Amino acid sequence: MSDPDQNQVGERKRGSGVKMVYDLLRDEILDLKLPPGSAVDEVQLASRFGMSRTPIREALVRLSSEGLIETLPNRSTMVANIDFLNMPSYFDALVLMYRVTTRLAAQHRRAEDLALIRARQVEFSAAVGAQDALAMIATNAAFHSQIAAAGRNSYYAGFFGRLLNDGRRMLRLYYQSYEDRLPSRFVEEHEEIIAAIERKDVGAADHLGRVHGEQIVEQIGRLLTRHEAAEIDLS
Amino acid sequence: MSDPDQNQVGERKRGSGVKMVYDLLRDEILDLKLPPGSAVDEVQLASRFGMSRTPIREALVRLSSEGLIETLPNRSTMVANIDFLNMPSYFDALVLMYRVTTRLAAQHRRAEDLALIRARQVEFSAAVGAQDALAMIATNAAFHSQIAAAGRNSYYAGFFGRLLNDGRRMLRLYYQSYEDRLPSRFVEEHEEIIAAIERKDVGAADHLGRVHGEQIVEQIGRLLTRHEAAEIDLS
DNA sequence: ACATGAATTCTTGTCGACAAAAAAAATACA
DNA sequence: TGTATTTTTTTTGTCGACAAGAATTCATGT
Repeated sequence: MSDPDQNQVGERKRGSGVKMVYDLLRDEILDLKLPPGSAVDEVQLASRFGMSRTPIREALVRLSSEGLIETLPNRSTMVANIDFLNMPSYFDALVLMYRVTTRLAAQHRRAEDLALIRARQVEFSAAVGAQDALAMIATNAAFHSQIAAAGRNSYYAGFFGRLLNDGRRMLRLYYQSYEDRLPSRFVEEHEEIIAAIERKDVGAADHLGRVHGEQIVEQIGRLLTRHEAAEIDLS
Repeated sequence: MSDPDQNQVGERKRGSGVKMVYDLLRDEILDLKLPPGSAVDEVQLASRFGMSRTPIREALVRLSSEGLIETLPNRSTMVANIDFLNMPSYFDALVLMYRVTTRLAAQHRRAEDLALIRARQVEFSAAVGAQDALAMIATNAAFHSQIAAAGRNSYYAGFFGRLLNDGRRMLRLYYQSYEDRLPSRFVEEHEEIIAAIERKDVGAADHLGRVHGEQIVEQIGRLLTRHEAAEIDLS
């Protein structure tokens, strides 16, 4: 019973416990350290973090309303399963949001946005160089979230962020099976996207976002399921 | 101190308290019975519903993670304000989702979907006839949610549902100022949308969804703020 | 009268304990 | 041996109480 993961600390500030538990559990779920379907025990978490069940419970409620854990009434809380049946729907939404956010970024970006986006791209490039799949997935999501932020639409950004989160779990499964190698083409496409946003070329941004999204769908879709995203043509 | 709204009941089933409080508070917030910015007191709610603070707290956490209430750490919880600065962003997203959900409904609808959609339209039409603004807003949202359900994409449906909820509060403000009258044109447009979905005319569905959305944006936007939704042309 | 600081109040955050519901284990019976 | 029923265990849901933080009030000194 020697758990190497000793997270409890002696002194904590008043409202910080929930956020810490929430953030940590969220990361562990999205990185598949907590596999889908695995049980989540409140008292176990309470003792692990050295606090009462109340703040643990609050963190779990938050995760639940984001769909990351599922809770059967009066019985068993578990990490939410990945719904592979809904993957075509997921990819449809993902591609559309790639397009919309990239497009809006080209419209509304300011000078300071470009520096932030480039910083995320540097991190992504580094993760690709290091062949660190977890880091690749996380930094890729951060890159596109940054672009969405430059688009200045919090509704799209929120929805897109949620999609990217869900995607982290699916992508993790995908890249595990491909030996943590990711085509360097993604790095180049990111560069093209940045260039289009910089020169405020809305049409190119839209097109690149679409191609980039369909690229990923194509690779994963070939592996897991057929998709119908290509049929949707908003013209 | 004679509160006419006595909600506490003697016997409740084990897990039902949170859901009841959540549903009721949610409705009261969306119908502006609890005005934006008004304080939300836990112990007051606890005594009102005749239960402890714990389930109240859980309901509030849920509402908080949906953005319906805002909570300052250690101090004051309040009903979330309506962010009028973000309304252009909101309308952009709303119009796009009108298009996408109507379009997908035309693609994927089954026979049984049409009956459900028509049922919502009957309710909407009745609300318009009765000049009941609250009911109009709610049934209109239900109508479009039903269409989104027929589109068979839970990601879009979830996001759209959230947008429609946020819209309920804004629309309420709008219709108050227009004496609870709503153009009967909306009823006719709904009929056209149903017809397009029935004959699986994807292009018409997309177009009608767009026109219908921009219609609403136009009316409200003229009253409250200028919008830039029309600039986005996904062609 | 006014600023400064102490005491009070008010609300939230956390805790430990108990009750209810469901599952698992144990027992009784054919 | 297999099945139905009772008992135990496990985990969640709810409660009342207390502590911490922030705002308000009150007191004190100049």
